Amino acid sequence: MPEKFLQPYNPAETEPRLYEAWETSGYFNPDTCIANGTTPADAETFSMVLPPPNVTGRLHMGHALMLAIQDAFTRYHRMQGKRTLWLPGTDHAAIATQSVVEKQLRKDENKSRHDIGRDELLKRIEQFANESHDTIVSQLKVMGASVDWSREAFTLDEVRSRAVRTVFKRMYDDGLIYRGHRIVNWDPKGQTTISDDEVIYQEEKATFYYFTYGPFTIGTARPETKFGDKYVVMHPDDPRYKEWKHGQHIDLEWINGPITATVIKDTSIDMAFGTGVMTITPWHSAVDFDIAERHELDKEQIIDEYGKLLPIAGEFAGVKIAEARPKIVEKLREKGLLVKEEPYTHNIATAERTGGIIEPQIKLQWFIDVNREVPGHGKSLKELMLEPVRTSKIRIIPDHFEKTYFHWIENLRDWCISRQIWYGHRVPVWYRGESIAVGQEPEGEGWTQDEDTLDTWFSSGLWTFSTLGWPDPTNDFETYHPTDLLETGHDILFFWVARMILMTEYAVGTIPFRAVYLHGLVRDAQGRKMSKSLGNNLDPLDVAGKFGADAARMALVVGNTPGTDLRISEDKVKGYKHFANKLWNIARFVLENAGKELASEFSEGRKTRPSGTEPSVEETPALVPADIAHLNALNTLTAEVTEDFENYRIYLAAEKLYHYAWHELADKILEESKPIFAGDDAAAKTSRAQLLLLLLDRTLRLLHPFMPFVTEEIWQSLPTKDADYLMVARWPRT
RNA sequence: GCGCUCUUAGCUCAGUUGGUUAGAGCGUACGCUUCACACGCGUAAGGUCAUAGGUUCGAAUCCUAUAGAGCGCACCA
Repeated sequence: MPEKFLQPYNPAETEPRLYEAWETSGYFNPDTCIANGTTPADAETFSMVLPPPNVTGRLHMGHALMLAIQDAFTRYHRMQGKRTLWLPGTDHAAIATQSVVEKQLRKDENKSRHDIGRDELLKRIEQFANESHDTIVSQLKVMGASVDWSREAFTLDEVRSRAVRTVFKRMYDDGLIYRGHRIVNWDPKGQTTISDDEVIYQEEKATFYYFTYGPFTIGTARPETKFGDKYVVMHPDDPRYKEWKHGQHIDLEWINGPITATVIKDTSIDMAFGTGVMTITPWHSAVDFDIAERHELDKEQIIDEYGKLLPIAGEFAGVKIAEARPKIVEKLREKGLLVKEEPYTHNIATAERTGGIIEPQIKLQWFIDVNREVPGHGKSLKELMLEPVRTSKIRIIPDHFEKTYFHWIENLRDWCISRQIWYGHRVPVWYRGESIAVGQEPEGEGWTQDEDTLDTWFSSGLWTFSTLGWPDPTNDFETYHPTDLLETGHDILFFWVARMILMTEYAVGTIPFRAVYLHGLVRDAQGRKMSKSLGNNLDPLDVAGKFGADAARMALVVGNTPGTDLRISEDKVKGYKHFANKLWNIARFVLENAGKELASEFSEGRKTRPSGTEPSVEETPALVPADIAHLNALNTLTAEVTEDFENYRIYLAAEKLYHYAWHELADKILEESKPIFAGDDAAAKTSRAQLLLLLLDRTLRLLHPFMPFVTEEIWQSLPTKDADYLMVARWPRT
């Protein structure tokens, strides 16, 4: 027995050493596995992309969770002998990254991005992104992620940029990408548009005002937008207003004097809400915009990009919304036009990244049309997104998220893809006078590129195939696409998963992945979200340093049902550190007792077995019936655990293995072995020694996907070792 | 408003296609320096599976309703 077993298991010493050894072995790269015969060249593939972490800083517990789950699947399939690729990378995360650097700039130098200019800002962002990248890579290694570093990608590198330009051009040529004046979510704080999915609604208590508007009473929560309102809208079937005709003009007194209003009848009006009459502000409301479009009404901007009123507001021009509102109400009251005020609760739209209050604006932006028929497909992008999930070509786990997915698509509107920020893929469009060029800069003088950048999800939407070298017809693309599994948080089902399906169905004509495994949110022991302000963040590096990455991984995986939030505390992780030590001591016992019994047999008898195969029962000396029963019991468990992996129930597999190792192997089998080894029945001793080695070997194999380090470290000392690393040893068969 | 989920031991959660006496971890109580491990071992207590009804030979599991908790989407001017 190696002397190391005399000390308690020491993850801090073991883990970095083993990761380095694995990395040096090259086995993270499937090509190496084929080159040295570990994996047959014609083996079935298993491929998965790592959801690229944002280069905005450090990894958090949610990342640790995704790594634990994904590495478990990857190691399981690798041990199954598959040609296994887990492809890593990072995401430039345009808005998120730029806003971190901008905040820092403001704090350190009290400067805005306009003070230092586009080039200088980009330089600083790139530096920050590089630092974050390095931190993230080292954290991935600490967690034991068996990713193929030779294929690492970045959403903003050259290969990925080419994929972005290619898809953009194709979509433009197909009429699916268009530029137009449409109502968008404008973030006055970030000075950019954002997509519908980046809007966070927050409840706000406000006042609802009723004003006299000619013969009508209108209600509004936003009096400051009402300056330009010259259309008064009601439902065509509303009996209260049936004497008013569509298109009829009415002269009335309004905020800044007399105006002429036009009556519009539209069925979108809710007769039961307020007075059933409203005036519209098409420039600053999506609903109003739609009404205006339907009836071809004028649209006028009231509020500027900084949230200040424009000259149309007369005396209020240049005043911020929050200041202007009470003053405007006061003026209307003085004019006798205020009917009443009511307390009112509604949701205000805020920007996910900056917290700015969204002001809808009409802007000239780039959009992806989700309803237009895709040439050659006879279907819209919406339908292309629905179909593979509806027909189960893509399986979502847990499956009830399919309903959420469908519901989202039904409500989906055109996707605004242009952003007024500097970091990211620049919109690949060039202008010269009336001419426009798409995809790449044309020859000749005088072309200027569009100032905007693309929504970061445009490039991450291509991730499963851009990482494999598309649009070139690479071997990797041929071999590994579609990928087998996408594992990610359920909170980005729409942001990312849906967009990958859209982009892949469109650009490649296939599904991006066969299954989507959605994990939940990691919460603290009290069930609260982990956040900086609460100070309840657990740093995965701290936790792994204190208890070992194996322990952290187990704590994140055991009992963690997909789609459900997970509570975690240091105590929980500590429990699995104890488990790692338990395995260590099981090994010590087995090697001490069984090793002695079988000293010569293993070292001599097994050298002829081909590498990567497990000793079969037939090769072993005859086991006594009691020992055969133990072996059969583990066979049953092996079958169950394998089945669990195949059906994405790794949370059960991990729990069963924990229970088996501790309460069956250690508590029962080891205990009953003591009198056997102390006795003088030679056949029973040999049989039991043989059995214990087999059980330990197999238990380590089964646990390896969850606790790669401690299992590898023990396995290296086993006489049953039949490959250079457990990582590429064979999964037990029954 | 539309949609989804949850309610099981003191706590956190499993429970796969409906099938013996409903499980685990943590915690609790009591006892153990037992020669693998005190990062340990043994024993024990603890559940009308939210409530009401239904389907079934059989329900924690399927259906309906009610109550409570949470989440997503949309949004009202």
